[in-house]
Amino acid sequence: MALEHAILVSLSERPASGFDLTRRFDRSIGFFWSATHQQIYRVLARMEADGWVRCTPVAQSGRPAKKVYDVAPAGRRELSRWIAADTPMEQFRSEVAVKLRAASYGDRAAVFAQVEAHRAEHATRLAHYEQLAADYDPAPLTGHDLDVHLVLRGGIRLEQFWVDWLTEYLTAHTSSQSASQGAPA
Amino acid sequence: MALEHAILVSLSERPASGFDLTRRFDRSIGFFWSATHQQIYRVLARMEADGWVRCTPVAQSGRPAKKVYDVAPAGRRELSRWIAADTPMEQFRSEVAVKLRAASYGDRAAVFAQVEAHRAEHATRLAHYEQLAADYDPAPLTGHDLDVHLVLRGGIRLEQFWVDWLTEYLTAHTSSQSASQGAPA
DNA sequence: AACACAGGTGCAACTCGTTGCATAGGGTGC
DNA sequence: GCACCCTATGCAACGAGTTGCACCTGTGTT
Repeated sequence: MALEHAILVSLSERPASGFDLTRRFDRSIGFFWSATHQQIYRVLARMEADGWVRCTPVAQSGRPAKKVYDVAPAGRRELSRWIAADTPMEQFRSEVAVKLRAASYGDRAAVFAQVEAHRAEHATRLAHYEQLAADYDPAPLTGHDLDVHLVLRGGIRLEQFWVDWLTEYLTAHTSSQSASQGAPA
Repeated sequence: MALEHAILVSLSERPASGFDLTRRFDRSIGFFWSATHQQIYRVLARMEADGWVRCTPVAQSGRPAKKVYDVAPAGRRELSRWIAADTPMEQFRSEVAVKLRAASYGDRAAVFAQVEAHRAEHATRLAHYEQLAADYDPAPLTGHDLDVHLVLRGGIRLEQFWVDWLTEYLTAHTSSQSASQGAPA
């Protein structure tokens, strides 16, 4: 039940509409928590009913009106309660990883192609995140700015993990293949 | 919908009961795919109804009888179809990561304690996986054995990612704290 | 005028996954 | 004899998350 809290964090940084939040969850926060707009709208409604957030309709020129949410006192209390509460260890899940193990029960060449594609995608993300990190103020960061930067560092490390692992996979299979087929002179 | 396929992989390696599968999902396969026994029993029943697996009741001395499943031809076909199909990019999710970003809206010391605890847990898992890897046959692996080993390598890399990142987090905040409070001479 | 497109919000139906509970035989400890 | 744990399977209810669709406003295009 962390979507509520991810939204509270995002709204604490700056008030936003459901639509804004959806875009934020496609970026920064979204490194480690994703959500569709449906889920966000539904959860926002529940949070408003619970008094965690307040809603202000905002008319826009040349655009449909939007509903801007900000964190209510009860929401701040809940956020700080959650922050202090134990975080359970969570299970990482990856369909690709299962497929790596499954390769010998199907078309191994197809698995290689998928691994290549995933590696390329992770490499792209890695480059993107590194660009973001390079744009940072070089001054020593503190407080919330430092937190945001360190989460970005996590995103970079995670993409690096993927690139390295998938590369190891492809390399290991390439050399085992040439070994078992007899390496050409 | 990858649990079916994870089960097919596991049953392809060796037939098993729901209970056996549950234990396997707490280990090896479980590095990258977890499941409770409830989910496994439910999915096994559906897979049997779909003709993907076959069930053989096996009486045991001094223990309740179990139902051993193995992969049926339709299951093998489905598995190889899935292996060749595109694997969508998936979103990584982590509540701790959200909490790192949230720290400035609550008790930062409590977050540090949780980060320490998570880092210790990941370090323990890392040591465990490295032990498993060290027990491997040193001969050059090929085929499915190589796949299994490479997935274990992924588990090791992932735990290493966590340990490194959480260490970076703690280190960065420790030095920013002493910097902003004036480092002792 | 008709249409596509972007911002903006939302319902309904579904699948996936978790939690709590139920059952039942056998072994172990007090 | 009784409580308790381990193997082994399963139901019921709920919450989390996805997918498909609907609707409305305004702008730009043809």
